[in-house]
Amino acid sequence: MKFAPSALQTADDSADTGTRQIRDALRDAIVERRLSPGTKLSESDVGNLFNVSRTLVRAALQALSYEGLVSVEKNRGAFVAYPSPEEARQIFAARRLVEPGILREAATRITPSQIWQLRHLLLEEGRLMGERGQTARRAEIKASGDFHLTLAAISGNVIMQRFMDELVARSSLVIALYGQSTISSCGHSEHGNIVAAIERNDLDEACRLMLDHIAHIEADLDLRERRGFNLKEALEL
Amino acid sequence: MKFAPSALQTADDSADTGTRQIRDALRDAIVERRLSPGTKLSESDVGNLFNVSRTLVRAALQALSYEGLVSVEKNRGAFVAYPSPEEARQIFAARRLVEPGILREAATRITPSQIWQLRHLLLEEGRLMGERGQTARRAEIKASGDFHLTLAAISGNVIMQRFMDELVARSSLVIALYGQSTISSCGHSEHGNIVAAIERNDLDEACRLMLDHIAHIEADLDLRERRGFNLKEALEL
DNA sequence: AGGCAACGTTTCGTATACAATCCTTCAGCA
DNA sequence: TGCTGAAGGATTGTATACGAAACGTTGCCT
Repeated sequence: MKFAPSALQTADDSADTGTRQIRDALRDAIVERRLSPGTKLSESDVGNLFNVSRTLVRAALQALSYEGLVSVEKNRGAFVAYPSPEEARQIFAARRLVEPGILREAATRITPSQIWQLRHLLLEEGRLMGERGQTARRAEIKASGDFHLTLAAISGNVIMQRFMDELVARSSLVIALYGQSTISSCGHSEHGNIVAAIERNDLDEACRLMLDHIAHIEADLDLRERRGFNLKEALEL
Repeated sequence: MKFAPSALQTADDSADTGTRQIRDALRDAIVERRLSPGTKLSESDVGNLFNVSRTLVRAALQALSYEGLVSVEKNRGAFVAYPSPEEARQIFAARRLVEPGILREAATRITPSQIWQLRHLLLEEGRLMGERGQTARRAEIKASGDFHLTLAAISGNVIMQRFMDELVARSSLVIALYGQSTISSCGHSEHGNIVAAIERNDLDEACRLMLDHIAHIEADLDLRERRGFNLKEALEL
């Protein structure tokens, strides 16, 4: 009798490197908004693009569907997810529900080097905010999400970390769809305030700031029902 | 009549019925402990069992791996997950983090018919507790999980619902592995107390009860590192 | 001219085939 | 006897092939 030694290693299986590569590439493209919601992801096309067979592409798409970034419809194919306003609300409701808890846990476990890491992230974020251009904007989006992800990583809970991965990615999709302010993305200063509160060890204030922060992001959305609920129509206009 | 909170509605896309069937069958078998942690799930064997090709089995195993119920190792195959003590701790930490929030949300949205549904679940749970035998025990574990899942369903947040699906399933695995008390499973009365608190509209008390409840489950575990995989030592005794 | 139906094309769903990797076993040697 | 190493078998990784469903188009009928 032998035991599976897998249990102790990282939660992310990352079984086949081929699939993982495609999955990560597609996810990055979606999160950074290079792929618009509703875009069809044909298995053959993606396969040709990566010079692999449909098998691996299919696995990657299935994985992304599990993360809520693509939606696969039986006998119709896979599309970049097109979250409904209701879905968007639920995503942010979930974030309001979990992020304060993650923040509390992270704050109690944080080390000086990790605080430095957070500050470094903020610096990078601020630098990108100053720049112009699509690339800088994308990098800014990513950095802004990385702040929340790093907090989850610091909390030390792999499960919550994975969950936040999903929530942040889907948030990006929602912002891409419904965000109205051109400045968009998280208010940079709010991140800084949260770090400051953590350093002061003022957890209640940090949580309050986090909730405000999430509320601000959501407040920037225009979540009215667009008749484009049928994504096919929206695309073919 | 039977409630199947895990299989309720549209939240899970799960396009292909073939894969879905295998996935659900395997998941039930794992959660109900008919498949022991560490058991190898050979693609060919499972495929023959279901009379389908490896392709579908592979997809199902991959899906289960995303839920944390199966761990796939490159070039080695898939095994029923064998959660480490650390993983177990993180699972319950995550539940402590999210369940109070879910409970609060559910309590504000709950309808009389849903309260009836919860009470029905409690009755069933109590009935199973009285019975003897492995089957009753398994059904009891399942029913006890269904309580938490139903609460998540009532909260109306599909995302949190899916997350709780995963957490409850993995908890079952952990309890199966590390639970020591023969009575095991959730204290039944605690579920009843929570429902009562909800009916009184005493949310703070309900949350407190929920946290206690989770703590009690975790307290029943023996999470000491058992190094089973150094089998040489075990044999040389 | 417009709508409907049948056909062809494209894409997905599933099975099967081949290649790569790992585990087991058995032979050879110190 | 105990260890090393290579061959064989078994299992997974990936690609390809074939059947089925859906979409677009064309042509006919009203």
